[in-house]
Amino acid sequence: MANIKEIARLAGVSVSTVSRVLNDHPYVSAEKRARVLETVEQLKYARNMNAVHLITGKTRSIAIMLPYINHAYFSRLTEGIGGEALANHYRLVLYQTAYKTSMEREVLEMLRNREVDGIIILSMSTPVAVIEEYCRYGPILCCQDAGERAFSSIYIDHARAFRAGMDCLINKGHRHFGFTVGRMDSPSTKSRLEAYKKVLKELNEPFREEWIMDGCLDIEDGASIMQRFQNMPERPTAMMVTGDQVAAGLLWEAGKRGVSVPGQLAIIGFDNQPVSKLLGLTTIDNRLFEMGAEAFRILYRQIREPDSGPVRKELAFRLIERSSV
Amino acid sequence: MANIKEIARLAGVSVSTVSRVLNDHPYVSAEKRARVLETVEQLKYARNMNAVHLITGKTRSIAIMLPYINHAYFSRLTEGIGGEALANHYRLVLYQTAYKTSMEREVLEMLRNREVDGIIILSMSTPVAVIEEYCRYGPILCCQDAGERAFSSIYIDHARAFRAGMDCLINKGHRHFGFTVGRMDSPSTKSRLEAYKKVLKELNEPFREEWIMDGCLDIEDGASIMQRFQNMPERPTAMMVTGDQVAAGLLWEAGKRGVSVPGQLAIIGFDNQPVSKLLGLTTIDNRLFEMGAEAFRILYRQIREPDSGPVRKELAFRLIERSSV
DNA sequence: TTGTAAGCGTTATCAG
DNA sequence: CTGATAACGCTTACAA
Repeated sequence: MANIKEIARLAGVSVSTVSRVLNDHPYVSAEKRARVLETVEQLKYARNMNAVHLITGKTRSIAIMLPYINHAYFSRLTEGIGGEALANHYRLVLYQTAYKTSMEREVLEMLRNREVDGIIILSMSTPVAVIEEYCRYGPILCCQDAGERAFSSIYIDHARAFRAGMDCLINKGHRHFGFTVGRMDSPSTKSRLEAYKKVLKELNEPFREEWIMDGCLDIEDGASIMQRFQNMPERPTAMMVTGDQVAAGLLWEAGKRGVSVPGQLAIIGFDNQPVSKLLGLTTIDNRLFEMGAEAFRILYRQIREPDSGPVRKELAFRLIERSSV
Repeated sequence: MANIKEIARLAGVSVSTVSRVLNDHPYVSAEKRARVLETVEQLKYARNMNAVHLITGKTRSIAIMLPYINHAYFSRLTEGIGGEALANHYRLVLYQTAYKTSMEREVLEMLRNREVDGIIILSMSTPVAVIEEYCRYGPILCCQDAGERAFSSIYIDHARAFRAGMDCLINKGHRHFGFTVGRMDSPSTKSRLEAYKKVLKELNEPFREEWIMDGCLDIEDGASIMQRFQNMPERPTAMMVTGDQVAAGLLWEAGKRGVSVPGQLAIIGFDNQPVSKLLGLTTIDNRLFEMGAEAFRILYRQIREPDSGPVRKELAFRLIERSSV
């Protein structure tokens, strides 16, 4: 397959001139430029990007570390990243980790191996200290609050968001609420738990472990909540549900079992997914699309200006009140 | 940053020996191997994969051409591809095209530019003839039936699947059905339309254009179907709905408006997504996950054996009858 | 079993 | 404006 050398030979110029034309550099005579372009066309020449990547030390691609590809939360975030990335001619390398640290390590290694120019972490179970070790190899951004770190982060204040939801419920007269979480040991769960306990204390309500429901990721997990309720001597009158899919499952199953929403059970979801609008689900919009887009912008700046320090950015959430509270 | 040459110097061996150790080649003495490994460890050496890609002519990554990242159908398919790809140390480069041919062209160009070893097309609007032109640069696989082509394909028989759904409805006594489509000019829509018209002829029913509803992609589009019904002098008693998300929207909105399912309206969805199980939606499982996994396997074989011809593979669909018919 | 040296296809440098 | 020529960091004949 034709390479730059052959183009040079056929066009009667040097390889440097060909390279200049290919990269739109100035200081090439119109005549030579035309000749090169014509030869490129004739030979149907295509650049070997791997050579470009090697010499420039850049790949124009970033890795996305995420546990599950097929999950509304991560899809929406990825969509936001993707739009901005494509607009800047950057490629997305998706890496599904299932929260396995060995898999997550492989993503980090891609940065070290120069396969990508940067990493955006949507969620992880690797300790932050490990992530920080890799910052020397290139910019890393985490879509969760990780405190002051060597890597950037963009996030919403989960504690405040959770608090906003609870306040909304309290205003409606609720005192007994439970909540669902995806993983018990995620940072956002920890923030929420803290906010939760604080509110209980203020209300002088006891902490009931069984009202915190772990492992709720998809619509079916939401439906199973109603099942769990059955074995409880006392049930919450309101649920904060992380993820509108899960909330939708709960809402549907409640309806099926004749439990009126919000009469007997109030529900607040998270993410403002399309399903929440349809079902009239009150939800906390954590701006996933904007977060993804902004995540790329921050990372991109760091790729271009490697000496600029890490960035922390908080996005404002929004409580969208509909008919489920 | 350390390179192979420096490792060689410090370990007191040649670069080829280092390379052999790095690639687990035989014919390296245990002693030298140990020395190399130790030096690698000491210097925290990391391979520059771009150099490897350049010299080997392979990148161990494939591109995924898809219109929308954040869509249950494509997410599920991508998940299937991703599992198999990762198991074989292949990376997924996601490219969201929004069905713009210029974007789709960029994906194809990635193959020509050696940025990826192959392409899996989930859906496209580019003519097949254009795709075929790019087959010379590497293997391409399309997750839709495109007939006998220079590229591979894996698919279910949409006409037969559609027919199976209609037969199920006919058995329940329906004669008036409509259906939804994502895009009017997709190949699967064409197959379905054909099957549809054939059935109408058999039943001696007239073709009603307004019963075919275009642009139905997400849950909200499903809900809007009920709206469209209102202006119709005559309504279908059953709907075939491409995509369980859309079907879920329709089902929900029907319930809200007091239209009983399946009494007044029978619904069959597609894809067997989790939501369909929860809602008791009859659906046609088109095996998206398996399709994705198998798609990668086929492509991978073609990458390893470039002379093996294109493969066509049909997957068996399954009608899963639940309570919406 | 090991080392030398020739690439892979670009871009960057520097002299003209 | 243009062209030699030196990198970039690795794999792989080929020779020893």
